Formats: sequence, C-alpha cells, structure tokens
Amino acid sequence: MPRAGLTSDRVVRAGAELADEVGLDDATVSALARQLGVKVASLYGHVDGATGLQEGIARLALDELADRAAEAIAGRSGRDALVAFASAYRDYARQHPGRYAATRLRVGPDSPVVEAGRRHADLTRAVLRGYALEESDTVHAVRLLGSTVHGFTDLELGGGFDHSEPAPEESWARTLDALDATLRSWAISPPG
Amino acid sequence: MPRAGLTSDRVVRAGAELADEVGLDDATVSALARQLGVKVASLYGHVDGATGLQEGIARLALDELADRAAEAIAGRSGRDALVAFASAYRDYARQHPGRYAATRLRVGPDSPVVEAGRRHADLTRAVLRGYALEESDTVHAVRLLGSTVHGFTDLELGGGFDHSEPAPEESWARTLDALDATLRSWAISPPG
DNA sequence: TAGGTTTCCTATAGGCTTTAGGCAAATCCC
DNA sequence: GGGATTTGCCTAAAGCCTATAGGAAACCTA
Repeated sequence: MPRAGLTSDRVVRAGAELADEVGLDDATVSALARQLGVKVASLYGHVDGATGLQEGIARLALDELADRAAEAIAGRSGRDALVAFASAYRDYARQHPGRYAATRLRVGPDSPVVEAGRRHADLTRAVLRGYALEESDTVHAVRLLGSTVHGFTDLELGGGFDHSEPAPEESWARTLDALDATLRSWAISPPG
Repeated sequence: MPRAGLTSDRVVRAGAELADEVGLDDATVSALARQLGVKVASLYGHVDGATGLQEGIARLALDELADRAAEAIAGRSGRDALVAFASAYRDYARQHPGRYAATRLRVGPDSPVVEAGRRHADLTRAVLRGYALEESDTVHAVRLLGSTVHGFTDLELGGGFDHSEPAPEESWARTLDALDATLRSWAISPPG
C-alpha cells in the first residue's frame, strides 16, 4: 500500500484550500481525509484534531496575510501605504474566505497564532508611521484601522452589501478616504 | 409523563441564552434538549433542526437589537444619535455574544432574517439624517458606519484588543469621534 | 538484510443530526 | 362527560464527525 506522503504542512495547506472552497465550518477532518484520499485516523498523526487543524489554518493565513501586507506597504507611505495595506486584507479575504475566517477564531493565549497577531499589529504601526501620530494616539489608530478594514471586509463577505446599490467598490474608496482624512487630522502637525 | 410546554418561541429563546453562555457553535440542538430536560427529537417539532435554530436565534437577535437601536436614537440627533446608536450595538454584542454572532450568519435570500436586516439599514439611515448627507453619499455612509461599529465590536469580542493597553473604552470614544467628524465633513453644507 | 521508526490502516466508541413511528396528554365537539 | 382528533414528547435507528488504540506495511539505516 503506497504512502500518501502527508506532512503537517501539507495537511494544513490542503485544509486551507478546502476551507476556502466549502467554508471553514465544513472543512472537517473527515472531509479533508476524503479529499486527500486517506483515512480519517491517518490525519491525527499530522494535525491535532479539528481544533488543531483550524489553528493551523489560522496560523498559515495570518502568515500569508502578513506577507502580503508587508509587500503592499514596501516602498509606500502615507495614503498610498494605507490603501495598499487595507486592500491587501480585503483582497486576501475575498480570495481566501475560509482562511480569513480562520484568522478570526478565538485561540488560547499560548498559541503561535498570538505571535502572528503581533506581527500584524507591527505592520499596522508601520503604516501609521506616515501619519506622524502622537505616541499615545497610535494604539487607537491601530484599533480604528483594524476595525474599519475588518468590519468592511466581514460585512462584504457576509453578503451584507448584496441588497443595496452600488457595488462595494465605491464605498471602499470612500472608506479609505475617510480613514486617511481621520488619521491626517490626528497628526501632531497636519502635513502642509 | 407531563409535558414540557415547549413552543417555537420558547425553544429559540432558550437557544439564544444557551448561545450566549457557551457560544453559538456549542449551542447545539442536543445541548439545548439537555438544558430543557427534553429528548432531542422533541425539539424537531418546534425548530427546523440545527440551522433552523440558528436562524431563529438570528431573527430574535436582530429584532432585539433593532428595538434597542430604535430606542437609543429616539429623541436624539447628530452626534448624540450616532453615539447612542453605535453603543447600542456594542453593548448588545457584549451582553449577548452568542446572539450577536448569530446575526452575522449567512442566510438564504428568502429568510425573514433578510427582512430584519432591512430594518437595521433603515435605522442607520435615520441616524444619518442628522448629518444632511447628499442622497448619493448615504449608502456609503451606511456602509461605513456599519463596518466601523461591527468591526470594532467583532475585534473586541474576539479578544483582539486583549494584548494591548489601554482598555478599549478610550479607543471606542476616539472611533466615534472620527466617525462623527467624517460624517460632518460629508454634509452638503457643514453645520455652522 | 534486519531492526527500528514512521506512516497509514482497521476497529471501536461516543456525540450530534435527522427521520420514522408510537403512545399519551391535551383539546375539541357533540 | 366521553369519544375522536390533534398535539407533544417519546423510543429507535441510521448517518456523519471526532477521537483513540493498536496493528501492519513501507521506509531508513547500519
């Protein structure tokens, strides 16, 4: 009987793709085993059950997302960086809804996912460097930025904008405009 | 054997409370039956299985939330209305995390949940009346407001603010300030 | 090529969902 | 009030998912 050549990494990756296709909730260990042409129990040697699989997907997604965000802001600053950064999140969520959903799972405080979360906060602070904020304002700006981007993305993905016109694209542009204006208004001395 | 006196309404309500206690995902039909001191199959006469239960909770939550939002904006306008409205959402989500999670479920286009969603959009537009927006700007403002409030609430509930100082309260105030300023700047003629 | 390790398997148990069919309590109606 | 009907809750059973235990085949290494 030939071996399937599974590894933790490959299992998690396949799980992530399955989650994008059928939704995170239906990306079960059983469904994944079927997809991989393997018996369910075989996967338990590579991932720690259902929650382990989801944490793995979350970890993978957060890393991928941070990579994209980092690339998006490289060589940009101010408004350009903001738009590229926020759009990296939105685009990723639309391309990988299952993975994105995994990033929002509540997770234990000792999980490597927490570490990945810190990287995202650092990237967000990097975007905000272009706005010359007071140190004490930065946390609030990080939270505002995260809230707005995640909120828009989550509502859009959840179909919240399906019953109104126009397409979300224009609202997205307006949202980024508003965010940029707000952050500029928070700057120590408004750029001349 | 005495009857338990179940009704659809009572079952859904008990389900909502269970969801708030143990999380929406663990508010299963089985767990609910145990809680109600009844056999699982008995519930199938009152709710249409697991998804029916979740839709019922979503419907209940959206109605309750709309009631609260309506009460919050009654007799207020402008910034006051905005703050009261947004805080009604945030407070509800913190008091009823399971119910709030249910409101974000994707649902078929023929579900009564869609109807309830429209009521929320109407209430949001009522808040925006105080800002004298261009008609064409209103959709974007509705989406911006919804995104920001939901995003903040979702991140806060998901523990996203747990690893940074200070407490979210201050960030919430700053977020509402920013939202108010943005909407004022969108007005046809800024209030004098 | 023999031993040890890894990988995947079978078997099994328990939980959740859902449907089918049955009995008894509540209700209706004369 | 008593019988028929409806309603409410039950038992039983099948299917899928999670999870663990233990075995056999493939791979690696000396």
